[in-house]
Amino acid sequence: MERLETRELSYFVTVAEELHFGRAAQRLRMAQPPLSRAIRQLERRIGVTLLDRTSRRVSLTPAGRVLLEEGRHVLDAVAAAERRTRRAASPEPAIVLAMKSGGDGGLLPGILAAYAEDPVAVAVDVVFANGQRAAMVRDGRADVAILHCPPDEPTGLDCEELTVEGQVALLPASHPLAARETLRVADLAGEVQPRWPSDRTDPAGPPGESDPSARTGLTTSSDPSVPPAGPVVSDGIQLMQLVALGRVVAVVPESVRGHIRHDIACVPVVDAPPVRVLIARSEQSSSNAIAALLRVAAMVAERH
Amino acid sequence: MERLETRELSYFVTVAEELHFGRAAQRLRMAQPPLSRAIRQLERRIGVTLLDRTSRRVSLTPAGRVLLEEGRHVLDAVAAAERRTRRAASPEPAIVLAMKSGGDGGLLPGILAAYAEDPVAVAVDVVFANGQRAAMVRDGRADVAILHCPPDEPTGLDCEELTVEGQVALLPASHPLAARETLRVADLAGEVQPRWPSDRTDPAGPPGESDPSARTGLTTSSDPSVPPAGPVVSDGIQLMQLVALGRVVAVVPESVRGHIRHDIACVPVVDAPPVRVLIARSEQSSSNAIAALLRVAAMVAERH
DNA sequence: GTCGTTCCATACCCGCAGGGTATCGGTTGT
DNA sequence: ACAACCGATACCCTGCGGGTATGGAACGAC
Repeated sequence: MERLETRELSYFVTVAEELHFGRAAQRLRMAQPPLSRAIRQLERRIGVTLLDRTSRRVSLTPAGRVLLEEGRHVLDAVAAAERRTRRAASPEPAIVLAMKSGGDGGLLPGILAAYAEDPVAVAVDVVFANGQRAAMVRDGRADVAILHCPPDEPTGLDCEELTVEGQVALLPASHPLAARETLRVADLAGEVQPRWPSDRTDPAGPPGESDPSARTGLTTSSDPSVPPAGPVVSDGIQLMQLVALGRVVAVVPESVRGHIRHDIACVPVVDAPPVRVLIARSEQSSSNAIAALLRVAAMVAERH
Repeated sequence: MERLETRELSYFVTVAEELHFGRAAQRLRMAQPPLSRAIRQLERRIGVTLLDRTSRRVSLTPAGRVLLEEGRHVLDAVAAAERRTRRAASPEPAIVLAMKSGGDGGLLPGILAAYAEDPVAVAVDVVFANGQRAAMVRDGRADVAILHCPPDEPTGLDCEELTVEGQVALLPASHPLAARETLRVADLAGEVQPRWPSDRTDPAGPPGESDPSARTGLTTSSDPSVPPAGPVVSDGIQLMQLVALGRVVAVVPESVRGHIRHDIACVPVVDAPPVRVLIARSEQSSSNAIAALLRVAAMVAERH
C-alpha cells in the first residue's frame, strides 16, 4: 500500500473546490485527462469513492468532504514546513506577527515592549494583512496573528483571548445619525458598508488567472436583502476617506477610536455582536520564543 | 519552484532520526545512493542546508531541526487524512476513543452515558492503548483520547482538562510500607518500578525490522542512577500480578483504587506530581459529533 | 605511516509513473 | 435531432525515482 503524495492531494483539493475537472486542470496548469486519471488512482488507492461524477456534474461524497478538509490541512502544513524551515535558516531568526492595521485593540505596543524584556525574545516582524491572517498562521507565512473572532475562523489554531470589544459605527460628522449617543444595527440598515478584499477565498493563483466569481459572468448577488455591495477598501486610510466623503458607513471595533480623523463621528452600536480579540499561533511549533510571546501577550491583556 | 512531496519529507525525517544514511535507507527499504540524492535535491529545492555531513558523522542544522518537527507533523496529517477518509466512507460512522485501561479516572461510563443522550451522538469505539495515545490522535488512528498529562505530551492537540488526580502507590499487602497512611516519593527510592512498552518511539516498522536499541547491541542503560529497569507490563492485570508477587511497586493515579485486587495495598504518595486527566482531539476536525463528545465530557467532569 | 573499515557521494543505467494529444461516449439544453 | 459540454479511454513519450558499482574522505589499529 502506497503513501498519499501531496501532489495527489493538491489535485484532489483543486477538483473538489472547482467541482469541474476541466477548470481544475486549468488551475493546475495541466491537461484534463491526466488529472482524471490521478483522481481515479487516488480513489483506488485508498479504496474510497470521493466524487460522484455524471458527465454533467461532479459532486463530493461524504468521504470526499472529509478528504477535502484534511487535504487542505495537509497542504497548509507542507507549505508551513517549507516556509518555517527557510526562515529558520536565516542568520537572524525573527517571529512574524500578522495583524489588520488598527486591529490590535491598542494592545500591541504594550505587548511588544513587554516581550522585548523577555530573556528568550527575538525580533518581531509585524506584517499587515486584511483577510488571510488565520490562513497565514496555518500555512507558515506568519507565526502568530491577532484575529477578530466573529469574522475570523480560528479552527486549527492555538488561541488566547486578549480582549472583548464592543463595536462602533464610523459616520461622516454631517450624517444625521452622527449626533446620536448610541445606535442599533437596525439603524444602519440600508447604509452602504465597505468590503475588505476576499477574506474567504485564496486570491493567489498565477497572474492571468481570472476571479472565480467573474468566470460565471454574474456577480453572484444571490441574497437581494443585502444592500448593494459597497466599495472594496484595502486599508484604514482608504476607509476613513470613504467615510468622510459619506460614501460608506463602517462598523468597527471600538479600539479604533484612537486613530480616527476629526471629521468622522464614532457612535457605539449597542447590539452589534462583541468582537473577541485573539492572539493565535499554529498548534504545534514548540518554539519557546513564540510561546513566550503568547504568555506575555496574555499578561499584558490581563491588566488592561 | 516545485512543491515538497511527502515522500521526500519521509526520507528526510528518517535520515534525521537515524543520523545515518545507511540505516535510514535500510529502514526505508531502499538503497543508500538514491536516498542521499533525494536529500540533496530537497536541500537544493528549498535552498537550505539541513544536514552537516562529514563522511564520519551526520548532524542536524537548526533549520534541519525545524524541518524534522514540521515534517513529522505533515506525515501525521497525511496519515490522518487517509484514515479519516476511509472511516468516513464506512456505512456507519463511529468515533474512536483511545485510552489506557483504567486510565479514565472513573469518568468514562458517565461520559458515554451522557453522550448517548446527545442528538448528534454517533457510536463510540473504545480502544485501549498503552503508549501512543497522543500519537494516535495526531495521525488519525483515533479521534479523541484520554491522556494523563505528565507522561503524555499533548502538543498539537486540542485539550480539555477533566480532572486532576493525586497518585497512589500499589504495594503487596505484606510490604513493610503497606501499613503507612501516606508515603513520599523518597520512600520508594530503590523499589523496582514497572515499565509500559515504548511510550516514546514508534514501534511500527515492517515485520523483520529490528528494534533500534537492539541494533547497537547494548541496552542503553545510560543513566545508572535509575534503579535496574523493571519488567515491561502491557496491561493492568499483569501489573496487579507483579505487584501482588512483590516484584514491582507501581505509582498510579488514585482513581485506579476502584479496581485493584484485595491483596494489594494502596497508599497515597503525597508529594508525587498530580496527574492531569485530559481529553484531547486533533486540532482541526470540525466534526460536530466529536465536538459534542468533548462538550459532554467537560460537563460530566464538572459535576465530579 | 599504512592498511582496513566505514560511510557518504558520484557515475551510470533502467523501468515506469506522470504528463501530453486525440478521440470517444454519455448527458443536457434548444 | 443536433450541438455543445465534459469526463473517460487510448496511446505515446519524457524524465524522475530507484538500482548497482565504485570512488574518496575520515577515523582507528598496529
